[in-house]
Amino acid sequence: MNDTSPAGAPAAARYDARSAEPRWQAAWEARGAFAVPDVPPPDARKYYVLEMFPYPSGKIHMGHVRNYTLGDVVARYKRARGHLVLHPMGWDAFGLPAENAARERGVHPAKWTYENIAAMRAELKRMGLSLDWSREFATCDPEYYGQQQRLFLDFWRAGLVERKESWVNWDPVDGTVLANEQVIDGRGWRSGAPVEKRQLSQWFLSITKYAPELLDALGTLDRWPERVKLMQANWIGRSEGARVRFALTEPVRDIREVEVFTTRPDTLFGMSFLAVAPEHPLAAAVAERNAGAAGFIAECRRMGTSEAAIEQAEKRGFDTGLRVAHPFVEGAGFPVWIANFVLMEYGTGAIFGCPSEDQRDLDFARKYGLRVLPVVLPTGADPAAHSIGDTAFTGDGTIFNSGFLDGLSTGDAKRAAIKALEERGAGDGVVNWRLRDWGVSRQRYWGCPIPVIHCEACGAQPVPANQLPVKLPDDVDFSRPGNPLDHHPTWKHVDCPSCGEPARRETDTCDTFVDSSWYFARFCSPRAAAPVTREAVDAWLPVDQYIGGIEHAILHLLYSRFFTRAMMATGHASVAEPFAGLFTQGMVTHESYRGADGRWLYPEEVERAAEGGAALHRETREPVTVGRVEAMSKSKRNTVDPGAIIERYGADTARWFILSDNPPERDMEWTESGVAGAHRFTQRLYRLVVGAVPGLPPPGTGAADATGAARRLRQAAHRSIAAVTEALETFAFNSAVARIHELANAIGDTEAAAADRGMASARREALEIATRLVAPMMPHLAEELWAMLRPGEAALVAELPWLEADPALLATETVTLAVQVLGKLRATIEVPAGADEATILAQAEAEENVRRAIDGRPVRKRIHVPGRVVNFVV
RNA sequence: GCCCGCCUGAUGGAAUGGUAGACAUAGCGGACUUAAAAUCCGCAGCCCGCAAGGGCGUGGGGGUUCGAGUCCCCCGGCGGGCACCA
Repeated sequence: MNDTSPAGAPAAARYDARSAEPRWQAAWEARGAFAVPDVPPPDARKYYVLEMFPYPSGKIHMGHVRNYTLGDVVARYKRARGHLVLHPMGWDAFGLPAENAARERGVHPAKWTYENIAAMRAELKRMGLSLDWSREFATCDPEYYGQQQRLFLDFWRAGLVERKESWVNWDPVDGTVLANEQVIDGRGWRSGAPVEKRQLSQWFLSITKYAPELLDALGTLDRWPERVKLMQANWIGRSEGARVRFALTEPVRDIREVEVFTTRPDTLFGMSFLAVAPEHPLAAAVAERNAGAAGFIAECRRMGTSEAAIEQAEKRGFDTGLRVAHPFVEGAGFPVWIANFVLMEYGTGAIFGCPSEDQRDLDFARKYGLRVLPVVLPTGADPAAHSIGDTAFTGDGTIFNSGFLDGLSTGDAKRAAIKALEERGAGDGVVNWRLRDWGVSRQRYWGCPIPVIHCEACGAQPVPANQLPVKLPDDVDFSRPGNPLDHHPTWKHVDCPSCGEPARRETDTCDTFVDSSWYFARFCSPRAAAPVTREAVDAWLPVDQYIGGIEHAILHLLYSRFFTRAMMATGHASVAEPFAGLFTQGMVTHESYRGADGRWLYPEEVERAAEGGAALHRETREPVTVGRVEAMSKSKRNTVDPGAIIERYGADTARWFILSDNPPERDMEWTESGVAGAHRFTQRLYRLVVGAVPGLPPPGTGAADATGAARRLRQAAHRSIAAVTEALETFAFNSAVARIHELANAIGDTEAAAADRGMASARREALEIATRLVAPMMPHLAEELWAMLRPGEAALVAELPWLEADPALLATETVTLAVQVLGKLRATIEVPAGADEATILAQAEAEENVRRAIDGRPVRKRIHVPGRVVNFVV
């Protein structure tokens, strides 16, 4: 910014964040203001604040700035409230982008990652976060992932690790396993080749063993957003239903029956077909002798493994020609289809289709001309007239067309059907879970090696503890496709720890979600020679306030909840729930711009006359099309570099704008005018203090007996303490900002009367209050102001306790009541705080406007809500 | 497709079921200045009216209530997640 002071003006006329911020950061660091011990002293009230650690992509982005600002406000506030605050930072450093960089630019993933970390650490430090940097680590440090390997082996011994087959996206041209995001419209992102599903033997963590507990314990998480708990509950997906066995009329190979899971056994009589997933063993058996089936299955394989892609694809099926018997209907045979919308991972991988009461089944039946027999009659409907068109009836009602179930409610019919199935040996009532075990194997280099050795004779063997960590080899070749660990010349060749014969190292590495499933525990004792130090995790866990993006609402948080339980089962922790409080922030968005040639433009390339006004290219002066406001992304170039913002305005301005713009759980829009406005406020506060200091009395004198305007200023200041405190407690940071604006306005209004003695004392008090209320949000500015208000004082604002409002100054003498007639506002009245109801009602009814609205009609009811409203019903 | 959210002036938003629009941004008018920036003061939901006042108004439609931005139902738009992006 080119806001140079006019020549001759005192240098202090403007706040220079660029020189002040590093100065205060150095002061905090010199005093070790934010460092805490691994094991807090027994009398300490601990508080663990954690923000989701960043992936080291190279530069911090506004989402990080928002996340870490929110956490820092909480950390600084809780520290002021007398807590010993653990507030660490680290790096989620394994993952695909490092490998992509290696393949595209020939940089080693480790070099790329550690250089990115160094750059991002420097940027974070400039934000003035109250972090204990001595605890920093990266998940790609062998000290970290080595401990993770110990955990993995402990879990294995505890029966929480399994080896199973599962499906992956395979790029047949690149010869590589693809992540879902690398599959675009069913093709590999680099090769463009149609993707195939392939079955691999992989490592799984047995999260399903904890499914009931993970579901039930959601009820104890009272400081989690309801929607996150709902999403997790749906994801875990407990459902009660029946497993039904359908006998094939003639066996295929050795398969004699098909087992189906259904939540709607009440609709069994409405069945018109049975469908199995393309990966179902029956489908494979049919394909052996039926080329059409084999072709259909091959087509389904090209859909990839993403559930979204599968469910959005057009529903298609293949009639196998097989038939199954119905458990309740003598002699009826129903066709068996292979269908692309049946998921092998859910239930038994097979369904029975009742088109009348299920929309997907109905769409399928209409497409292939299968029977649609209604079996649930909506309450009050005429059985003769009820028919199904294009919409299935999925609600409750009375069963009909269903033999022995006729006349029962859907609920009773479910129970009756299950009972009948059990009697006939054709099925059972069961509880089914949607949650699947966690496949952690990745066929990639840049991850934590899974510490296993495969031996022909002994099978899979754990790597002995004295050989941990299993380190990644440095000399890897990214010029070939596939997993560099797999085609490394020597790395995988080891001797079996059990029999000593030549064996093969596991070349799969861990899903990076494993790395982030226990980092919060590691932060408690980051240099421990074991995964954790028990005294440290027992003292610090759970995290009291966890803050991060809503995009992690399910997977990361659920995996962490599972991991903590697994750590408890293996003696590494004493709590089951890692995060007592959770706050999910919204994204940072920005307008997007396109130039005349259709290319995306960066915000700094665009000049706007005014908000909503015409936009021009800063250099070419060509018109610019202003696009939608959307999440900042490199591809749309609608990003703002936090480094540049901090360089220009200072960290406090960026922090203040981020906090002031909107509620933190919502998406915020980054606007240039908004930052400029935030920056103006930093200058305004500074000016208020600089201007006032020469006329202020010494600290702590004469405010108590203030009267008139001075007392009103004191009331405003103390009400600000109460309001800002309340706002900080509830994450209403934008409201806290508004209240501080109001206080600054109130102080500004008293400038003319500053010479008055009582007022001068009140102004000192109000300025000190404003300074300390602003401190969690703009910590550097607060220190600067405090140093001017209290020169020579030893303590920094960062070390001061939080303020308490004087209750005497919070009380109000009169209240304003809204007076309504039939719910419409007609007047407001001013009444003394303790006035009795009869007086208030009389005063309200006497109001000119109220009398006119009542218009002589009899008043049927008088409603008085104390302190709020009076309503006359006529 | 399925699960979960969100929608209030020009803009971001405020509002224990009780005065809708606090606070801020942009805008307009004024003061200061040779001028600009900065700063300070004032105006401001929409419509009718000189005013007093009245009508309408929180994505659309319906409902519950003395009273609905807030609770319920339906619809629309936008966003997050869908198990190998992190």
